[in-house]
Amino acid sequence: MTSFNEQVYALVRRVPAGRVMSYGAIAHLLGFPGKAREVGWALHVCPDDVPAHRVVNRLGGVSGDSAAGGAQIRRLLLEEEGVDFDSRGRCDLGRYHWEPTALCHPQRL
DNA sequence: CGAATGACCAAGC
DNA sequence: GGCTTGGCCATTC
Repeated sequence: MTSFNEQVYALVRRVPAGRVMSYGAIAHLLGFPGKAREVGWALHVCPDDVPAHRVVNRLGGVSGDSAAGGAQIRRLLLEEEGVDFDSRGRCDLGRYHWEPTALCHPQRL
């Protein structure tokens, strides 16, 4: 049914390991620059096959600790995938922020 | 239907 | 980079 949230999942699913995307970027790429909050909601109810831990806010930090383990687990998963976090729990978006390129070519870290 | 809430973002200080 | 204000929009009460 190609609902907004379906499109979000489709995009997040193709994010390679060790890479992250911001809510706003996802919303913008889908053609809805103002619907960042809905992206957040989509991930809040995300199915198991969606690597929601690869989606962070625009500062590169994981959000929401309400879920079981939530933010902490997601951050650890990213670290396992090779994402380096700083003391404030944020990663370097300039290095890890990914966007759907045709080549899906992994850049040098 | 209206008010409050939220895994957000951009602009201004 | 951090705080405040305004905005966008779906979901919940």
